[in-house]
Amino acid sequence: MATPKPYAPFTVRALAVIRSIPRGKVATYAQVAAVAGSPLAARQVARILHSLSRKERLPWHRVINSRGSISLPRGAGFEQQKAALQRDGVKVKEDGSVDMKRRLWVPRIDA
DNA sequence: GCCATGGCTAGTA
DNA sequence: GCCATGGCTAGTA
Repeated sequence: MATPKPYAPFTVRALAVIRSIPRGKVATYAQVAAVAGSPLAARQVARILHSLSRKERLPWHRVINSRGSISLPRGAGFEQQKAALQRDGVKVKEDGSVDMKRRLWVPRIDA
């Protein structure tokens, strides 16, 4: 309990990216991976969300798949994610999809 | 529906 | 090994 092992670089960057998704917007796993510097590491983002969401208090519900819908299975997080998104003001259809035209996060590219 | 892809946590010994 | 992905093809209608 003395030395919490520091997260690896990609993990640190991904955490920052996830935290920067604004309320009312959603991002895809691939998008988070790309902004964090590894465009092909979408799967790793899933891993990070799976294992670190609780501990790091992440806005995990704002990350969805590239088809524009919730990836978690019904009965295994789907409902929670849907509810959390709705609390953000995001409408989620019965099939778990959201209006990407309106809701997809467009990251700021500053300097 | 298949399969290539990437970076590494959590939990135990 | 694990993972809450992604994207592309074959094979149908």
